[in-house]
Amino acid sequence: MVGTAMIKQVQGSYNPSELEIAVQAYWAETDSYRKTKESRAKGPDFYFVDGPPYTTGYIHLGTAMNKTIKDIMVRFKRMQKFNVTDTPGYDMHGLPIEVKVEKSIGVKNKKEIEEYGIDRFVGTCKSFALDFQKKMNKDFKELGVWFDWDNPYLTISPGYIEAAWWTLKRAFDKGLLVKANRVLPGCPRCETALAEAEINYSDEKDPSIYVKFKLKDDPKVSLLIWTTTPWTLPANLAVAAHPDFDYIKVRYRRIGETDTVIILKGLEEEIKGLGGWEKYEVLQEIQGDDLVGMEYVTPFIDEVPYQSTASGKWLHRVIPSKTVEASNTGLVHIAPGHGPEDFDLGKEFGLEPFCPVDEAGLFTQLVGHKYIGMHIKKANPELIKDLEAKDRLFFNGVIEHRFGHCWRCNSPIIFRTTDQWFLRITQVKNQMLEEIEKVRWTPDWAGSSREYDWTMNARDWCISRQRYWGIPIPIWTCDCGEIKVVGLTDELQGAEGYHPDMELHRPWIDQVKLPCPKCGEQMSRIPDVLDVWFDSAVASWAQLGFPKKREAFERLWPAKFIVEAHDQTRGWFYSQLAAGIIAFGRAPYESVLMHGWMLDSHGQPMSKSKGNVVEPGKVIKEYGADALRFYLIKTSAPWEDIPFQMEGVKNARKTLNVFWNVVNFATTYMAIDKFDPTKVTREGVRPHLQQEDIWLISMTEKLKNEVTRQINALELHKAGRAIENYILEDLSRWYVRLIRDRMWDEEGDSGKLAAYRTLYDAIMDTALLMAPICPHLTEEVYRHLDGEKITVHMMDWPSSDLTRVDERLEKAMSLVQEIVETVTKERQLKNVKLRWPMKRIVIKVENNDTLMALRSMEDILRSQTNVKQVEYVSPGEEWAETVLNVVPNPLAIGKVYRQWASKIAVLLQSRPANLIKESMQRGEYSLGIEGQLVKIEPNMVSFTISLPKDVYATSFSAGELYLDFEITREIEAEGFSREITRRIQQTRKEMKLDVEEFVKVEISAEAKVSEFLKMWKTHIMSEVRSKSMELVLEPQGEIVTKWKIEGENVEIGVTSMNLKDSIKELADIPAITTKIAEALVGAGVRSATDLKLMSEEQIEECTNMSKADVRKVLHYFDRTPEMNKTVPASLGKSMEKADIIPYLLRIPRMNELKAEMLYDAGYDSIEKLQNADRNEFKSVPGLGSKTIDEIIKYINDGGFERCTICSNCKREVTAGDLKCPSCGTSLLSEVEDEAEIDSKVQGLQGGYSYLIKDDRSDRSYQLFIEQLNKGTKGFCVTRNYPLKIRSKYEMNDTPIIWLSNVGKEDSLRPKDLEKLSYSLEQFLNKEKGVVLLDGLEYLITNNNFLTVLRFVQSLRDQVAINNSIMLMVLNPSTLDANELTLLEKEVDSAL
RNA sequence: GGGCCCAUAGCUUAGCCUGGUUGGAGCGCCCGGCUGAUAACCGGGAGGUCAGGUGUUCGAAUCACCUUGGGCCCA
Repeated sequence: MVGTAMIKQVQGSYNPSELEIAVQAYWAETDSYRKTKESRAKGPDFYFVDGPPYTTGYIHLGTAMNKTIKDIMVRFKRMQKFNVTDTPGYDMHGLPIEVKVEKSIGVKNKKEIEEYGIDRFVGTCKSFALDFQKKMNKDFKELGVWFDWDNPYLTISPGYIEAAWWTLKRAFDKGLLVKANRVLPGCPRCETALAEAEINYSDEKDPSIYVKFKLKDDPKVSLLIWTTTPWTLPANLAVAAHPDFDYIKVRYRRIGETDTVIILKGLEEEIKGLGGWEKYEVLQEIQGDDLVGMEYVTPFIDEVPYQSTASGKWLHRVIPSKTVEASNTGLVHIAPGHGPEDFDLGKEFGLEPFCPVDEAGLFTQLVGHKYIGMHIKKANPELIKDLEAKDRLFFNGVIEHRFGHCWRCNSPIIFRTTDQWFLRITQVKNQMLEEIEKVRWTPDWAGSSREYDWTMNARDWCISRQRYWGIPIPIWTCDCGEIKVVGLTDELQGAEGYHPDMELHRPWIDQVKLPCPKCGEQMSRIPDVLDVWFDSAVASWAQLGFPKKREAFERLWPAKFIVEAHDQTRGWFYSQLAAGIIAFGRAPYESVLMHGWMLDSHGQPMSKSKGNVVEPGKVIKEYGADALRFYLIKTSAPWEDIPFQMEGVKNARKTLNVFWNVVNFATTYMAIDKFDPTKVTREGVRPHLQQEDIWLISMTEKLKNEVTRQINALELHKAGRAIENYILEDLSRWYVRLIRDRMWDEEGDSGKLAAYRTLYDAIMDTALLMAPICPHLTEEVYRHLDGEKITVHMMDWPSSDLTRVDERLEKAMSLVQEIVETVTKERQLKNVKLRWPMKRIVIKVENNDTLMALRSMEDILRSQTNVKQVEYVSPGEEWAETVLNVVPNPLAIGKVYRQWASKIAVLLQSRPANLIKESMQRGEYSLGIEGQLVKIEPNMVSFTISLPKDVYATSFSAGELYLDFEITREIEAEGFSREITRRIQQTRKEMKLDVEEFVKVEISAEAKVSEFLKMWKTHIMSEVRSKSMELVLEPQGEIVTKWKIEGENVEIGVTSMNLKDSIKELADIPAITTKIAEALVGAGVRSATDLKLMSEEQIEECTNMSKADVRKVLHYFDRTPEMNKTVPASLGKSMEKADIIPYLLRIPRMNELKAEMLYDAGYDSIEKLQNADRNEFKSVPGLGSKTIDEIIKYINDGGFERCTICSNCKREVTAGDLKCPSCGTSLLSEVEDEAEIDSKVQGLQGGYSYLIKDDRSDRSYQLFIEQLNKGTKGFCVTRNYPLKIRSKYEMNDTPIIWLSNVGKEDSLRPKDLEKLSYSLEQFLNKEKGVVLLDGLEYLITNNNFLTVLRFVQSLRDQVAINNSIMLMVLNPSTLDANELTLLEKEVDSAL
C-alpha cells in the first residue's frame, strides 16, 4: 500500500532552546537513539574510542568541541550504515579528585588522610567522581551528543582495573616493568612522585646565590658556584667543571676586603657587578681539565654527619662534565640525590646519591640536628644565613624563573631520589616510532612531527604514586625479594583477605596477602597506586571487558578512529601508544584527529583563575546547541585553536535560522496544497522541471559530494562552510527567490509541483547532510517533511548523483545572477526601486553560447530584475539604438589644414559617423572641401557612443548591458499598483491576518493614482486577497493608514472579512481545494452545512468544478449521485479538462502543457482526437511534428480504446489511468533521452600522444627540441615564463602559449580550455607538427578533472588524425592514483 | 633555549600545497532596498604596510631564511 505523507508547517520562528528540549524529549519518548543503533547492528563495525575526560563535574567549551567532533563522526558513520561503538568514557582516578576531597573534608596532608581513614577518604573520592560523572553526562546530553550514556566505561570499575593489571603484568613478563632508585620530581604537598606529564611550568621566585667552596689546599681561594636551591647544598658531593672551558682565578677587591675565586673566563665582569666590587685582577688562567680532581671543603661539612662519613674517590672534588653551561660561574654544585643529571654524574664517578629530604620536603635526621624536620623552603633563609656566617656567601640575590609545579596543587616540585616503578619506554621507543608512522594522523604533522618528536625524547615512565585514589598497582612483594605481579583477579582466588566481589581499591586490596612461592611467607601489595595517566592508556581494550571477555576485543580492536586535543600528544595519544605496544606490540588506533583548543576571545587559554571561562551551558541557552556545534566546526580547521567569539555562535544561529525560514516557507505552501512527496515523484515532475529546478538539483548534488568528501577527509570546517554557503546563497537567496511566484500558481499546476518536489528534495538532502552537525534542528525539519523513519539519524547518508550536475547551466545561472546584481546596483544608483518595473534591458555578449544560455533564462532575468523586456545584441554587432558620434580633434586637424579646420569639423559632424569609422578602418577617409580632397588621419577624430534617452550602459563579465529607465504611463501605473499592494500587505501583517484570510479595501487617492488603480484593480485584489476594493473619499476600515507615495497622498482602509475558518472548513471536504473553497466563500457559502444544502448545478456554477468532483462532494454528504458512473467515459462526449488530460498523458512525448493546449484548442473528447488529421494537429500551437507523430501513432494503435497491462503487477488498466490502480506504478510513457552523441572519434591513424611523467619538465623540453631539430614545426604550451623558456631551450620562433592568469599577449588563462583547444587544433590541422603541453596539473587544478580529461581526449584525436605528435608533461605526485590511471589510458604511451 | 603550529580589514576568516589579472567572504560600521520566509531578509559603500625584514624569481600574501607576537608541548 502506498502511504500518504503529510507535510506539516513548521513553527514560524526558530527558537532553538525550546526546539532542542522538545526534540530531546521526542528522542527519549521514541527511544530513537537505541533504535537507531539497533538499525545498524548488522552493519560493518566501526570501533571508535572516546578519550575519557577527567571527571571535574562540568564541561568547558573545549570538552564541548571535543564531543561535538566525536558526535559528528559517529552520526556520520552511522548514517553510512556502520555499526559504530560509542561508549563514552570517564577518567576518574587521581590527584585532582583527591585534592578536591581533601579540601572538602578539611585535611592537608597524607598523615591527616590516614588519620581520617583511607577507606572513608577513598569512599568520598568515589562518590565525588560518580557525582561529577553524572553531571557531565547531563551536560553532554544537552549538547545533543548521542553516546551510550547509560553504559559509559569508568576507569574505576573492577573490570577496568583488571585490564590495567593485566597490562602491567604483560609489561612485567616482558621485563618492561622494573623498580629503580632514581632522582624524580615530586610534589611535597601531595607527597608523591610525579611524571613529567604532571608538571606545569610557571614563574617562581627563588633565591639566587653564589657560594664559595673553599679549596682544601688553599682556603683563601674558592670555587664559586651558583644555585637557586640552597637546600640542596647539604647534599653537595662534588663540583662539576667543563673540561674544555677556560677558567680563571680572580681576586676581587673593595675597601677592606678581598676575595679570590675560580670562575669561568669571561664572566669576571658580570660577577664584579654582583657584589659591588671595585676592581679585580686575574691571577691565573686554568684549563678546565686542570681543575678536575681539585679538592674543596663542602659548605655544610660540620652540620651534616654524612659529609664526614661518606667515601668515594671523587668526593668533594671537581669532576668533569660536558653538560656544564658557560653561564653564571661555569662551575656547578653537584648533589646526586637531588638532580637527575647530578644523579647520573654521581653514578659515573662513584658517588652514592645522598638525599636528606623526605617526600613532604622536610629534612630528615640525615641532615643532622641543626636542620632536621625543617621544610626545605623554610630552611633556605637559615642556610643562607649560615653560609654568610661561615664566610661562604659571595652574593645573595633573588631570581624569577620558570620552574616546575605540581599539575594539581601548583606547589613547586622538588627533586629527590626515591624507589619507584618504571615502564621501560626507552626499551620500546623504536617500536613506538615505527607505529607512529603507520597511523593516519590528521593533520599529518600531528604524527610525523609532534608525536614523533615527543616520543623520540621519551624517558622511562614512572608509574607509581604514593597516593590513595587510583588503580592499586598489582605488585605483591615478599621480604625475601620475591615479586609477583597479578594480572587477573582469578590469581587472587583463595588468597587471604580476598573475596570475589570485593572492592579492588585501597585500602581493601591492601588486606589481600599472597603466600610466597619461594619462602612460604606472606607477600604484601606495595602501597603505591598507578599514575592516573596509565588508566586511560588501556581504554581501547579495557572498555571492551578485556581480558575477561575476548569476543568484542577480537572483533573490534584496534580503534578505527580517535580524536583529542593537541595537548594529548604527551597524554592519551602517547600513553595509549606505549600501552598498546607493551600489551599487543602495536598502536591501539588506526586514525587520529588532533583538534585545537578553545581560547578566549583574545586568544588566551580559558582558565578559572583568569576568569575568562565561557560555559557551554550559557551559550546553549542563548543560541542553542546546534548553533554552538555548527560554530565550533565551521569556524576553523579542527586542528586549529579557536578564539571563542559569541558573535560567531550568533552568526551560526542566523544561518540555521535562514534554513529554518526556507523550511517554513516551503512547508507553509506544501501544507496548504497537501503536497505529498510519495505521490509527486521525481520521475513524474521531470518533464516540468524549470531551469532553476535543474540548477538547484545540480548544486545540491555537488554539495552532497563535497560534504561527504570533506567529512571523510576530516576537514569538517570545509563541510560546514559548504553547507552554509549552499543554504544562504543557493537555496535561500536564489532558489527560493526564483520560485516564489510559482508557489502561487494555479493549484495542481505541474510547474508548481516540480518546484515543490525540487525544494522538498533540497531541504531533505540538506537536513541529512546537516544531521550529524545540528542533530536537533534537522530532526525537527525531517519530521515536518514527514520522513519515513522515526528519526533523521536513522536515515542513510545521501549519495550524490554527479550525472545531474550541469556545469553549463550553472555557468549560465551565475551570469544571470551577475546581471541581476548589476541591474539592482544600477537601479540603486539611479534611485529606482525594484518595485517599479523597468522598461527593458539590452544584453550584448561576445559569444553565441552565452547568448543562448541567457536567452534560455530570460524569464528568470525578467522577473528578478523586474524589467518588461529583454533584448539581445548578437555577438559582433552593435546595439542598433546606440549612436556613433564623431568628435573632431581641431588641434590635429588644424596642424595640417589650418584654414579649413573649422569647416572640416563641421563637415565631419554632418556625415554619418559609422561611415567615417568604417572607411577609416578600411583604409582612409577623405572629404571634399572647396574642390580639394582632404584626407582625414586617424588622430584627427575620435568616436563616442551616445545612448538613447534614459538609457545607461554598464558592463558585466560576459559583455555589456544597456538599461532603459524610461518611465512610461504603463510603468507608472504598475509601479503605483505595486506600491499600493505593498501597503495593503503591510497592513494585513499589522492586523496579524492569516495568509488565507480575505479583506475589504477602501482607498482614497488623487485623480492620477485613482486612474492607475482602476487599471490594476483586479490584480491588486488578487494579490492582497481582497473581495472588494472601492475608491472612496474617506476610507473606512479596521485599520486606516495614510501614505505619501512618490509625492501622491493615498489613504487605505483594510477590514478583515473573517472568512478564513469557513475556507478551512470547506477545504476539508474531499475534492474541495483551498481555491474552490475560496470560490465557494466568494459565493456566500460559509460552512459545510451551507454547501450541503446546495444543488449540484449550483455548486458547479460557482466553483467551475468538474462533474466528477462535484459528485465526490455530494458523495461526502452521503447523497446519491444523480448520474451513474460509466467506465470508461463515453468517448464521444465532451469531457472536462481534468478528465481528459490523463488520457492524453498516456501518449508518448506528451506532457501536461501540451495536453492542455490540445484541450484548449477544442479537443475536448476522445472522438474529436480520433477524427483529427495531421494538419489539424499542426495548427495546435506548441505541438511539434514528433509529438504529432506520436499522437497519430497512439490513436492508430487504438491507444484510447485499449486496456493495457501494468508493467509491474500485470493487471489491466484503462487508457485514462496515470497510475496503476492496483500497485501505483506510473503508467506514463518513458521520456526519451536525447540520443547521446558519442564524442569519441574512433581509430587512431598513426599520430601518437605521450604522457611524460616527471617531476621536472627538462626531459620533455629536450624531447620537444629534438623534434624541432628534425625540422618539425612545434607548438609549446607552458606554465613557465615564455621568454625564459625560449632562451633556455633555443626555441627561436616556435609559438609559445603561456598558461597564466596574467592576461598578457600570448598568455592564456588556465580556465580557458576552449581557447587552448582551439589554438592547438588550428596548429595541428595546419602544421601537423609536435605539441608540447607542459602544465597539465595547472589545468587540472583550475578546471575539474573530467573537463581536462575530455580536453586531452579531443587533442589526442586531433593528433591521431593529423599524424602529429603530442608530448604532455605531468608531475605524477600532483594527481591521485586513479586520475593518473585515467589520463594514462587516454594516451598512446606513458613515459 | 628547543620542537610543532599559527599570524591576511575593527573581529572571524578564504586564498598559500601548485607564485601570475584589481587579495575574496561573513560579522560590525555607514547608506539604501524589500515586505505573501518577516522578532526576518536583500543590495551597495567605506575599511588591507597580507605581522616585520631579507632572499629566490621576469613576478611573492603564496617559496626560503631570519625577527617579532600568540598557542601547544618540552627544557
